[in-house]
Amino acid sequence: MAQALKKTSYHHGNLKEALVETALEMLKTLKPDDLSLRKLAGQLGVSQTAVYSHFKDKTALIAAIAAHGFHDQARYMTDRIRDIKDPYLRLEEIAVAYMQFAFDNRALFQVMFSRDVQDLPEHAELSLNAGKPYSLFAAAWSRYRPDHAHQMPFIWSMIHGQTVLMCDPKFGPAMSRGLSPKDLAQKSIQVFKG
Amino acid sequence: MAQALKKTSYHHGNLKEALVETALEMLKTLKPDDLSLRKLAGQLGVSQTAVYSHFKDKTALIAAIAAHGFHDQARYMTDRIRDIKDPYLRLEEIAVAYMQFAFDNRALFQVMFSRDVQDLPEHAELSLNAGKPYSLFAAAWSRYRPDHAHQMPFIWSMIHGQTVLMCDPKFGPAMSRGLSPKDLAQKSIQVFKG
DNA sequence: TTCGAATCTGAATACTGTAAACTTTTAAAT
DNA sequence: ATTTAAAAGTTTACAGTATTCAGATTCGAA
Repeated sequence: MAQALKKTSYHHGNLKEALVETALEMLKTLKPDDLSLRKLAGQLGVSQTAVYSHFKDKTALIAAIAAHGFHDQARYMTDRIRDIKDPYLRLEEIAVAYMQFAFDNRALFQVMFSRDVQDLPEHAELSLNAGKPYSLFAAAWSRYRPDHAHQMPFIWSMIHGQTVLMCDPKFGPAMSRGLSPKDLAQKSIQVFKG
Repeated sequence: MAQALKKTSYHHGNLKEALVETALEMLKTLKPDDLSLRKLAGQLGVSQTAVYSHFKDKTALIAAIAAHGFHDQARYMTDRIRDIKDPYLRLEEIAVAYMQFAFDNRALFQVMFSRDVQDLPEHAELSLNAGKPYSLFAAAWSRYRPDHAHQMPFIWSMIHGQTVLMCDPKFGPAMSRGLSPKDLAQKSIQVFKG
């Protein structure tokens, strides 16, 4: 698996993708602040400045990572609701999947909402992907309660807020009170049961 | 006002407090990542390593800044609800104040919930102060709906989530749809009107 | 007044992102 | 097939960062 990432000749072949993939891999064990371009390049057996052949600067790379993260999260959510027909259970699973993904990919999720990529609304791919999870929720909510569309941003804020606080060691314990991400998400949706 | 922060003799006198105060001041114009110990020390006319006489490392200083931020936010909220008797309006103003403070002190608010201070649940002052805004909300909610205490974490998550998304240029515009922080907060609370 | 502790300085270190000049490879045009 | 220009990667270098350590200065209490 790391085979495809290793360098064989002078030219890597697909360094751009490899950089993002490897960064995502490293974020599973490393804290975001400990992910440096040098370590990343070293992991790929490539020079420390090779990144700049594919990305303007570190921020651009982080943006690509975040964009990939949003896409993965949306796909994770889509997979989870595929076979669910009941509108309420579908909505519920949207929330569960969103929280579960964040819980299982804490570092990545933090990067996705970090300051590093916050001031890049013009970044096309990032902006596009960043809207995907919410779009999935919006669709599920419309199917469940088409007459209450105006509540969409608020309940979504609750799910996201719950997720953010759950991932913060300072608030997580007090907030979740021993409950799993799944339980939390289900109870969140339950509040808006109509 | 900057007078009290300037150094006159070899010993500063109250460098520890001055460091935090000045950092808070600089966060009004600077982005969090552009706040370095060097700039901070320079602003106070003190050596670059003087910080280490009062803080273990930069993280400890950031923690103190964040703790101060939580305290200020709680005080801002308290001041705003002081004369409000009606339970609902009181609850509403809690949300408004929370969001307004974040909106007016974006950089500071981001620091308060940043990774820099996330893994410090043992930091006494920070943990204490970080709980203050929620405590104020909890009290207001109890007064409004004592019989629905179990909903507390969820509606609070909504307010915080709304705030976080509002402060993110990627989601803020789509989320607030031109509404002011005050309007957003009021509508958020309105969702839970019983 | 003296002495230890607290506070601040200065020099040095390791690590970071990034720019510039250069080399190697690829791909396309002649 | 040869040439040539662009793309990709390397090497070197630099400024900025947090941090450490040894020493200088000041304060507070004995």
